[in-house]
Amino acid sequence: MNIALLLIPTISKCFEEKFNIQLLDSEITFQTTRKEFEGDVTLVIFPFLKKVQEKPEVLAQTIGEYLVQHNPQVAKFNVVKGFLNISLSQAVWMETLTQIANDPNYGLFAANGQKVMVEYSSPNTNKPLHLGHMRNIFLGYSVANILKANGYDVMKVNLVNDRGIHICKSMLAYQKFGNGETPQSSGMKGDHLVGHYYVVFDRENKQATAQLLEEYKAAYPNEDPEKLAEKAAKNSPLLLEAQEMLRQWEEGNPEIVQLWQTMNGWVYEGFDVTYQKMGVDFDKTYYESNTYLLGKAVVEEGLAKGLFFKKEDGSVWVDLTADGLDQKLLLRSDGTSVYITQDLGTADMKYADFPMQKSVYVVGNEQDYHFKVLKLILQKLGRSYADGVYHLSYGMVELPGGKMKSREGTVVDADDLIDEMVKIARERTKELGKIDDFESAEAEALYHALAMGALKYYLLRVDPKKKMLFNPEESIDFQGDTGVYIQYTHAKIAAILRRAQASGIDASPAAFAAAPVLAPQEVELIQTLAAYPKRIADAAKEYAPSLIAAYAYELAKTYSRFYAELSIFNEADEALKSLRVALSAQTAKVLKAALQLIGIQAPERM
RNA sequence: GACCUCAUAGCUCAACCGGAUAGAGCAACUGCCUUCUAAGCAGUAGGUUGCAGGUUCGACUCCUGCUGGGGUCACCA
Repeated sequence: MNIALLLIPTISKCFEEKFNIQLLDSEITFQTTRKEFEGDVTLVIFPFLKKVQEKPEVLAQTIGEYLVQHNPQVAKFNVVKGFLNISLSQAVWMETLTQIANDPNYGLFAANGQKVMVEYSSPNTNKPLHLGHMRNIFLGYSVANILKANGYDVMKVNLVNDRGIHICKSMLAYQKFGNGETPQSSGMKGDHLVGHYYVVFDRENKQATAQLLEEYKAAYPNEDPEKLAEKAAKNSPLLLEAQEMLRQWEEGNPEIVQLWQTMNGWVYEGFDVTYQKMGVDFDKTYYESNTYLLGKAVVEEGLAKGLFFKKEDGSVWVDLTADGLDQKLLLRSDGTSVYITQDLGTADMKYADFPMQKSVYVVGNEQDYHFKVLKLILQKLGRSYADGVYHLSYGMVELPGGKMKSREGTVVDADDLIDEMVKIARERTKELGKIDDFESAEAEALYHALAMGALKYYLLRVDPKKKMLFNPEESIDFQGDTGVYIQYTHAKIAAILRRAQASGIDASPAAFAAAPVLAPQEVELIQTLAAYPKRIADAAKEYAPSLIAAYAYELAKTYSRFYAELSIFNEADEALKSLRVALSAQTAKVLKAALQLIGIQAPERM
């Protein structure tokens, strides 16, 4: 039930009758009353003072009195300065709870006929996934869920960067130093094995570069050392070999292509294991090896339309200075494409596959500029989906020492972190000894659910746009504002519901309708439950799973207070007992649904 | 250098897009398990919201300047 809709008509009428003023519905907004004041919702009076020449207290008093007289759902009111605090009648809350209980899909919106594509993960195939990828992946997966809940037809895609100089580096190092080892022979996960050779390349390349630099210094003692270093880096024999390898790959050299397929295959096997552990999936996977030539036709189109221009050397550019951006290269002078060329082509290809109104790209904020440009060009080209392009730009996950760098070994590896979290969950659960009767497979599944709950909540509770800090010294918490706390609250309620069912307690609206005056804890719980649909809508509008995470915590916290302060099974009044069981059932339902939106499981026992 | 972005309790994060006395968790301290799961509940302490101005009934929120982090400005992806 929407509280605002309950009150707006009466307030509009009040303004009409008392002041002869027509207000738009959108001008009347409410906020929930702060808990230090009495009331349920608050109308801020100040914005109306421009239209009504009156003291705020007087106007608030007038509206309050009118509401009590003309709207039976308003029980009473009080005025504090320019704030009108409105208390709704108990019937409103009883009706609200009844509606929630009668709706098995509570919080979900009906299909809206719109399609949206969400691209996330998009890994390189030269190294395993790390904590930064995890933030990306959980964000993308969760946003997809949230959009589905809002009625969108969602397609989740992964665009794998499987080609380029980086993978050639791993391939070259493997060719030189790998001795034909495989994931099987080495016992290493495929993505880690390939990542290992990427590091080997970097190490060897550094050595070779340093050696070359010494030679240069000896040969040109009068040159600026910085310039020589630059030259050495460019001419390092290993790098040149890697570049040559890329050329041969593009020409289709069978030996190179074979190696590329083999090593990428290892990586995909490794990624699949990690994705599965993370509990995420995709509806479709694109590979850059198939898309990297796309986009040239788009460039031709832009030239023909006069949107782009060609320089003397044959390179193609777009001038975005009028939009406050720069000139941007779209095609090299040798006719080959650059990053944005591919992205233009890929955008069209995606639309051909799935004609969507919105297209979400979950990509780090270091690409803010790139996506501004991409969207602008698509708009200039008149693409129907261009306005729906949204770059879900998220901040980096930093370590106390600064940014994570794969090559310097300061990354937090995804597989390692998951294993570590599972280990902690196992130890902690065993200490508590509440599930000693579980089969071992059942117990392991729970440890995993708790580990992922802690991890996902940790990464998703922060506003996506902001950078966040991860301190490996302090393990991710299982207490307080955490995923595990919410899971625990759910498990606690599940126990209540099992007992209620065993005792044959009827928790239907008919059974609790006759409940006497509700306690504040009960009203607060109903209010929190009632806020759920709006939170889902807000989360979609902002592309922010953090709003769902915060809501789930708030609901769990509210229930925990209710649970600690009111007894359920010792309640003498049968209707009240039914009501409390119903409140528990609805809280469990909503908690489970909210957790599902952020990809977290809700255990029945823990 | 130009542009983008961030700065809130000791630490990690909130604050419903301008509303009331800026809230949680962690860490510290104090209570509460012979009654429904204590991975919990209640409480104490902790703040000049980086600094200086401005806008207004009202500013963590908007504007200007400054300081300090991060990022982007490649014929890399």
